[in-house]
Amino acid sequence: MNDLHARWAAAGSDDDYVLERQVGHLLRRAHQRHAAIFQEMITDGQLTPLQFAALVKLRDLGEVSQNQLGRLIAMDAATMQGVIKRLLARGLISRRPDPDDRRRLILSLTADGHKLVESAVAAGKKITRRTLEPLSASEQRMFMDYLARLAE
Amino acid sequence: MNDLHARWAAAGSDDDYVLERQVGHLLRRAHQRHAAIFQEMITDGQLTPLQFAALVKLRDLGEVSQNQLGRLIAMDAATMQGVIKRLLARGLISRRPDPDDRRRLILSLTADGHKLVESAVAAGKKITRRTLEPLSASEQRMFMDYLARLAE
DNA sequence: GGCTCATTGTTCGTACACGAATGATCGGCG
DNA sequence: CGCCGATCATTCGTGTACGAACAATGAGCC
Repeated sequence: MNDLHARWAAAGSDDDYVLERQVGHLLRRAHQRHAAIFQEMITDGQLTPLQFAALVKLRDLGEVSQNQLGRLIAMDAATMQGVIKRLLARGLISRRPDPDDRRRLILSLTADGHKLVESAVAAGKKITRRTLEPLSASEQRMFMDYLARLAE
Repeated sequence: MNDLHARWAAAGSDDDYVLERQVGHLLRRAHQRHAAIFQEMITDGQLTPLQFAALVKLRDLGEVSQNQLGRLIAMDAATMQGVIKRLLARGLISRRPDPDDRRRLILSLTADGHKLVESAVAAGKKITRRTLEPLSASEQRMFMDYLARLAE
């Protein structure tokens, strides 16, 4: 398996760009695996990771405008449209105009939204645990530290 | 409110599920940052990370069928359709039926494809380096080890 | 008050991502 | 040989992701 290293040691050519060893590829696959675990363990089968993130942030803040919320969860304003639309359609959030700034639409959780977040957060903790399961406790701490620094 | 609150109060730890500390969110943001670096540094402005991955794998293997290639780069067969279609449209790959298995379509790089991969791989190395830049050399090694284990 | 510039929400177009279904083909087993 | 389950490519539907353009509104400046 690792006689590859010996082969490159002498050559040093551009053959040493192995896709499986690139951060981008591994980040993508780790993200895929997490998404699969999320889908398997989330209580509500309809809820996606992004929708969940939006609900959690809304629970923490109470009321925010769409763009504000989007920035907080690293979501493009255009992408927000779809997420907001689906959460509204399911009655998990409500939207009202801001009297102080007529450009803004203020979002907040509905009673159903509150109920769903609480049960989803419990699942969320298990999802995080299971995603990190392949690492030991100390490795998990280091990994999370490194990952946070790579996430800007 | 419930037993969980009591436990947190006693432990004095954070009772809340903080989005910014969840692996899923950080993986997503790290992936976003990498994608931004990729787009900024890739020589060919049209090329996406997935298209690049497909070209690199094709360069390494010479000839493969669509589904085979998809499995190797962790891409759904349905997603492959779009990627293949765009690479074909740009003349970077060619597709021919497998004489031994009439279900299969065999993919391979064109001359243009070969040319593009070589220059893109050079950029790819820089992209990997810059993505990992916030970490020290030894941290990078540990991070890549951990990440590979989380990516299955 | 007008002027400029930034912000907000929206739409459009392109590109992943994947579940589910479909038709063609292959392989194995009797 | 005929049947059956697996595989291959394809399509459809839904949901991120983001650049680009847009109209309406707000804020700072003179």
